[in-house]
Amino acid sequence: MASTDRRISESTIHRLSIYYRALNQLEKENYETISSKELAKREKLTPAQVRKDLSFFGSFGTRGLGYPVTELRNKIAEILGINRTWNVALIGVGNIGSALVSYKEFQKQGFKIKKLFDNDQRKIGSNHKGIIVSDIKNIFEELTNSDIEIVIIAVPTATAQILVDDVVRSGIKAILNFAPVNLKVPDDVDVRNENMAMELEYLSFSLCYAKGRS
Amino acid sequence: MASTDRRISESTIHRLSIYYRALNQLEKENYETISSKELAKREKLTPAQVRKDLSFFGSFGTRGLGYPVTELRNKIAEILGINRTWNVALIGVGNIGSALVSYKEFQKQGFKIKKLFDNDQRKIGSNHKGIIVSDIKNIFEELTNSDIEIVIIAVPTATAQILVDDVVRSGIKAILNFAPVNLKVPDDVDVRNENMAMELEYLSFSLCYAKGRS
DNA sequence: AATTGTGAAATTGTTCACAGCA
DNA sequence: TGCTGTGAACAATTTCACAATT
Repeated sequence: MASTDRRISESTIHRLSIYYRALNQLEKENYETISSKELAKREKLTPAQVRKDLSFFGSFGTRGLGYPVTELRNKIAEILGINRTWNVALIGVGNIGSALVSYKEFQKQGFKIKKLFDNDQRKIGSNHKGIIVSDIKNIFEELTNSDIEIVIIAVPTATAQILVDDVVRSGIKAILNFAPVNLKVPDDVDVRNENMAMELEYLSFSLCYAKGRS
Repeated sequence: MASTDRRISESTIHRLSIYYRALNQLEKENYETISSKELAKREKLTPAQVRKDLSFFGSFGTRGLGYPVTELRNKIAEILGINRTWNVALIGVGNIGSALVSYKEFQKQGFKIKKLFDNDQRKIGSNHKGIIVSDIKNIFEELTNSDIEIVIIAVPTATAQILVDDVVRSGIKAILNFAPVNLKVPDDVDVRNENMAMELEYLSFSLCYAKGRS
């Protein structure tokens, strides 16, 4: 029986996301089963790691044969909780925010952006992909007792913390933060940071380091 | 003397990015020195971790006092290689791509987007923030022997691999990939993946898991 | 007195290697 | 035979704890 009794590491969860996408692709390519070896090869991981990651949640494979592609895909969707719809509010309809409203990958995986907020008078009241932009002042009222479960923050650094306090007060427990700042929230609220400059900085480091050593 | 003789872990580099941003903030708040304890508290890390991370590159602090904010900030910029300008090309001027062209954080840290590519005839030749969009067909010609050092890929999954082959042929060694697919590149090319759905999936998992246990 | 810098210990994460099963 | 599932071995990372320094 699948069980999350053990503490599952962050990296395992991230790899589940990777498996999920790989399995979708394999399904398109009409694979019916896939071995840990082949799956690992595709995603530059090791077979043992694939098997160990999956074994935390149950035994989904058949010895001698491999894993059934569609079934495993569905199982992982269930583990990640993406076999359902999540209602999302997005705060900040600027460059990044606007891009996210139209981001196909979110929609495909059941993340539905249902409310938009901004503090710019020119944007408030306007229509983005069928959603009317609300005033940022109404965050608390609009989120309290609403069906929104996840909030995405895409505002400048300086504004982010003040907003987040309202978001937390409204009872939201999951926040995806695009502002390059560490938001202060209570322990029972989960904040994940998406910092796009960070990976560029990593590349910058790699390039310097490679140059220094070659 | 700072030296990268040891193999530095990915997490250490990512934390350097975090320290860098924190130190910028501290500078704004007119701090002259900061202890590992205080810095750790701000970024929800441990003091020992801050000290160990920094110690890989040298000794930048003063016992009894802490670290000099501006000096350490500059030192980290040097380690990460962001004390200079990097010339960047961006492929795919769609939702995400357009947002990145205007993304302040990149500019601030010296990542200058200098070339744009797209395959949409309506976009080719148009002007985005002063840059004319080139045809994706000319990637190889335009990148070979150019001053571009990093390429950002922001095209749909299906197109990404074909493009990347041209990018690699042109001699580029560093790629930031926004397409949710594992790109195949030679060992000497560094690809970093930025998958924005992944962190949402993590939140989804957390929400489910928390619910199951509470 | 306060805080760094760092070996050593503890913990966490990954890989090995093989028993068990189709 | 081929491949999973997993405990044990190994490797990497984090934390501890304290000598060294201002």
